[in-house]
Order: sequence, then structure tokens, then C-alpha cells
Amino acid sequence: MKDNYEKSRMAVDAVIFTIHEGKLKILLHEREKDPFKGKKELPGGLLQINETAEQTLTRKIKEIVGAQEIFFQQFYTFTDPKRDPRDRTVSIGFIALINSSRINDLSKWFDCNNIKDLAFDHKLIVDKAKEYLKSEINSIIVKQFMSEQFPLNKLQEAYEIIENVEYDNRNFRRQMITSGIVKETKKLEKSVSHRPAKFYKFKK
Amino acid sequence: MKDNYEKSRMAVDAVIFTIHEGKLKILLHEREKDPFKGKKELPGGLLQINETAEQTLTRKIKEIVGAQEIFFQQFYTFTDPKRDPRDRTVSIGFIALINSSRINDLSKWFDCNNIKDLAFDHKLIVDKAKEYLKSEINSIIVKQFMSEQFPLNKLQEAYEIIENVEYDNRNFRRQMITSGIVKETKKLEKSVSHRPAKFYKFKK
DNA sequence: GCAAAAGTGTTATTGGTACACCCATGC
DNA sequence: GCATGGGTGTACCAATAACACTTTTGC
Repeated sequence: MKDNYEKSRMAVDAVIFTIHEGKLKILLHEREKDPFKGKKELPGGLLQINETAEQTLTRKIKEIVGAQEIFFQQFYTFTDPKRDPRDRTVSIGFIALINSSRINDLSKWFDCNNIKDLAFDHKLIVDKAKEYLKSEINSIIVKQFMSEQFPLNKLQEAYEIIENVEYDNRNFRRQMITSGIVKETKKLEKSVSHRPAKFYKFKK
Repeated sequence: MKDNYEKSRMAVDAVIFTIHEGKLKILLHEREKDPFKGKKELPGGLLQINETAEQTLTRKIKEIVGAQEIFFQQFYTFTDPKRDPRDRTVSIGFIALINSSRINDLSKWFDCNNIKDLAFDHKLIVDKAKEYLKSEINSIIVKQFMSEQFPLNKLQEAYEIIENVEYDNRNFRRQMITSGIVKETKKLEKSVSHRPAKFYKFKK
């Protein structure tokens, strides 16, 4: 019996997270063509000949945020045959993480807890990505959102935003320091109208 | 500029684990055709028209182990354009878990720590699957390898085999019971030439 | 001196780890 | 009675959780 299969277009879709203004935000573009013209969609694109999914994503990220290296990771592959109304397209979902200071135009970044009405199945992809990010959180992930040096309270804020919980400030600081994730530097915050924070950095 | 993409064949490959004779084993088939004729390979197959990857895998598992429902989960999608020498084939890697009592012929199941020289990139897929299984271990996963009712020492053995560690028997038992994962039954092992074990089962 | 955010210690509880012997059964 | 694997308790240490006030700065 002959297999009844067809070839498929292969795409990557990236849920690119950043932390800005106390919110976890993601990059969305507005579609200029049908289907779903005018609706927002995730950045992504088709795999070219001789590219792995990771290479496609690296190429796309260069187009979007410049030649910077950014952290990314597969989290799920979406295979519903009807997910693209034009032609069957399998999409490999990635999360990517970027520090907001490396973003020029923040106007296309949206609070990921207030997303609706996206093109294709992109709302589903965003929901799975949020869930994945939260479940996988660790210091390597949070590090992507932090500057080289940062006050401990900013680090706490990052954890709280991603996990949507609140931590006790004293316990949080003690844990970060005694577990050896961070170490303090000699630098202090400047020109703030309150007690200046000490800067910390991640240990290697 | 026109995109330089091509469509791709889409496949699933399943690393189906079971525990048997104190070892974590996986199912491998011998290839009857080139490429890689005579080498062992993972069970899997191409996505048919109108099938999701999960539906393809459900269909394949029926062919392999009968009409039983078994637990499975995506863990990584392999996109190297050269991974199949015939034609580009993207493969969605799944782990699947089955109790060895549901397997008729155990002769095609091999110790997953003693695997070499598989077809395609299947060794890589197996290695990633093992790593994933170990990192994701929890009671739902271990449950798939256990009978409805089981002695606690068998449960401990399952954890030890998957994680490749040893646990203290007293601490392990206390933890399983006090954390509410299992509850004891009234049943005892029969016809063993040592003290009979009490059977436990998973709480819901 | 007031507003704003940074920074700091102690206590109680919980969870984890280490450790060695007796028990029930079949033969 | 011996071989086999099943089953049990305690003490210590580490990690976590709860909790409120003082410090430093700019204006």
C-alpha cells in the first residue's frame, strides 16, 4: 500500500520576549497581505534549502534586531494541516529572549498577557511559549533580560514578571547570593533620588 | 527577492521506552531497504495528508503495539537538511512510554545505554530522548512503566533506572507516601520466597 | 524633612540526608 | 535455619518562609 503523504512547507515562528516597563512583551508584526491582512503575527519565515530551523531563525533574527546573537530554543512543533489556509505549513515554534536595551523601536512590542486576535494559530503558539518560558525559568533565561551589571531588585523583578509571583525581598537576595548565581561589584547606581543600589553581575 | 525555499517531507520518529529486566529499553527495527539497509532504526513514518504529527504517531503506534493508548510527547524537531540522504525530511522526535507487560515480543527491544550504529541520525535522536526523559521525570512518566498495583521497591527501581542514580530505600518510601503520590492497598505479593511486598497504587 | 527605593537578621518550620537492623516467606 | 528481598525510625543539617524597620539619596 502506497503512503498517502504530501510534502509540506517548513517554517519557524519566534516568540521573542523582552522585559520592558515592568511587563513581559513580545514582538508582533502587522500582516500586509492576505490571509489575515491587518492582523498581527509572530515574526518567522520559511526554511530555505540547506538551512536547519536554527539557521533560519538566526537569519530572521538578524533581519529583525540586527546582527546580534540572541538566545533561542525550540519548544514545540505545530503540525495542524489546516493551520495555514493557503498551503500546508508545519511551524517549529521557538522562544527567543532579548534585553530591551538592544531594541531600537519598542512600538511593535506588546504585553504578552494582553494579546488577542492574531493571525493563523499564533495565539496558541504564544500561549504555549509563555507556559514553556515559565516552566523552564532559570538563571540562564533570566540573564538574557538583564544588563551586564544590575541591581538585585531588578533581577527579582525579572523573576516576578516571568513567573507572575512575588518574592520576599530579603529571602530573594539571600538566595541569589548564597547560591552563587550572582556576585556583587563595587559600582553603585548614580543620580537616583533614593538610596543608590549596588550593582551585581552573574557568576560564570 | 524571491524566497529560496523548498517543501520537505515530514516524519515522526518515536523513541519508545520500556523498563524490562532492570534496564531502560527502546524499540528498534531493522531496515530492509537502502539507505542503511541492515542497520537498526527508530519506528516512525511520514505524515499523511490531513494528519497532525500526533495523529501520525497514534496510527504508527497502533501498527506496532496494537490498538492500545500509550503516552507520548514531542521533545525536539530535527531539521538538518542532510539527515536523510534521499530527500529532505524533517523529523519530529517523540518519546513514548509503555509498560513491558503490554509488549508481546521483547526481542526487538534494546538497552538504550548500549546503542550504536543506527540508521540516519537516529543515534542523536535517541540520545536527546534519553536526556529529555531524565530531565522531565515525574510521577506521570514513571506511572507509564508500572502496573496498576506494584510494590514500592519496583517504583524505586523505575526511578533509579531512568535517572541512573540510587536512592535510600527508607527515604524513598517515606517521600512517596508522605507526598501523596501513592497509597497502599490491602494486597500482598504471592508465592515469593521472601517476605511478600505490599502493593501500592498511584493516587489520582 | 520628606519621598522613594535599597538594604538588612532572626526565628520557626519543613524537607532532605545519612544510617543499620529486624521481618516474613519458601525451601 | 538459611537465603532472599521487604520493611522500618531517628537525628542532624540545610533550605525555605514569615516577618518590619533602617539607610541613603535628591529635591
